Amino acid sequence: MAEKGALQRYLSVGEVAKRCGIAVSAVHFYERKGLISSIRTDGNQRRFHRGVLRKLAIIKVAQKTGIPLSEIGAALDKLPRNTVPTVKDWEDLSSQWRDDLNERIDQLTRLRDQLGQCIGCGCLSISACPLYNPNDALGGDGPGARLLELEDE
Amino acid sequence: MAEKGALQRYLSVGEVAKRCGIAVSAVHFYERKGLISSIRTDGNQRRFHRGVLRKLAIIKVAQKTGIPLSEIGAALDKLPRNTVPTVKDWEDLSSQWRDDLNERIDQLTRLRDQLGQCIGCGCLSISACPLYNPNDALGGDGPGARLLELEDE
DNA sequence: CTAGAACCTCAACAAAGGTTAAGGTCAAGC
DNA sequence: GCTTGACCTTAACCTTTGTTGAGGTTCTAG
Repeated sequence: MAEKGALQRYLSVGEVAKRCGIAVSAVHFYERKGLISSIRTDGNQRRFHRGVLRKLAIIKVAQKTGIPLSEIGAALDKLPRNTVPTVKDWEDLSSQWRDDLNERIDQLTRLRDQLGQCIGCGCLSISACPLYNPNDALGGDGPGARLLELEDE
Repeated sequence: MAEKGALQRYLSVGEVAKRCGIAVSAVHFYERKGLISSIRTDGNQRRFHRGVLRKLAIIKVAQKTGIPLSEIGAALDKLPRNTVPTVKDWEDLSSQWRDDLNERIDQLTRLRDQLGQCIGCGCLSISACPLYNPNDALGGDGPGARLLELEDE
């Protein structure tokens, strides 16, 4: 733990995992999926450039917003390779993801408000209940009617 | 389509599926998972009580809030069996789920705001960045440090 | 009565996001 | 120079939420 100073330019998979608070298997997984990359030592062990830490941080943040790994990977692919992502890169990504986040927050908020309106009104039995037909559910590709058609009670 | 009147007390799986806007296979699935139940005809076909429609409506709403089926099932289990869920039942469920929703909305909102704060600040390389340690991430059961410990750049 | 639509079961597959195990190698401290 | 912990690969497994298909039965309309 005392002699890492000068040559600490590359990180082993275990170090990366510990620093990011994720499992080694997850690091392997992300590499298999092409989200991150590494070089190998003579002994075939992975060595990661420090930039991978920032990428993993980005991955974790994006996952919390609900963005699937495939999409995260696509976004990371657009970053200049072989360098640590710059602040500008991060800006671009995060502003895009912020839009996604806002949209999801809006959706959940709408849902919550509709839930509130329906409490006590018994409207779950009425076909006009907004919860049966929230703004996004009647997209237009489904087969015919989407609404529940309860006609009694 | 014209002679359903009097005996329309039970619904076939296809009717249920169509009315709820879900696939027959999904209805089967929910039954296998114990979320709904049915009786059988002499010919071994499912017949559903009308109450299943309200249950399925509840399931769909709850799923949109991000609640897993297992939890929805547990909540439904607490409802009085063999009847259509009452307005009171629905009130209880929806107010609980509204709390869940609020919590998730709060989380996403915090995340979004932190994302905003971090844009342009480059703090993804600084261990004090709130995105590295959002309110809920340092729960206390993980192995040691959770923060990224980037000490350079 | 018969054809076709709707139903039945059971098993396999899917995709996302990983984890676990088996069997073997590498590297670092004593 | 040996032991031990970290690492390697491949493959299988896991959970969730269903869908698809095969092979067979039932129901309903004409």
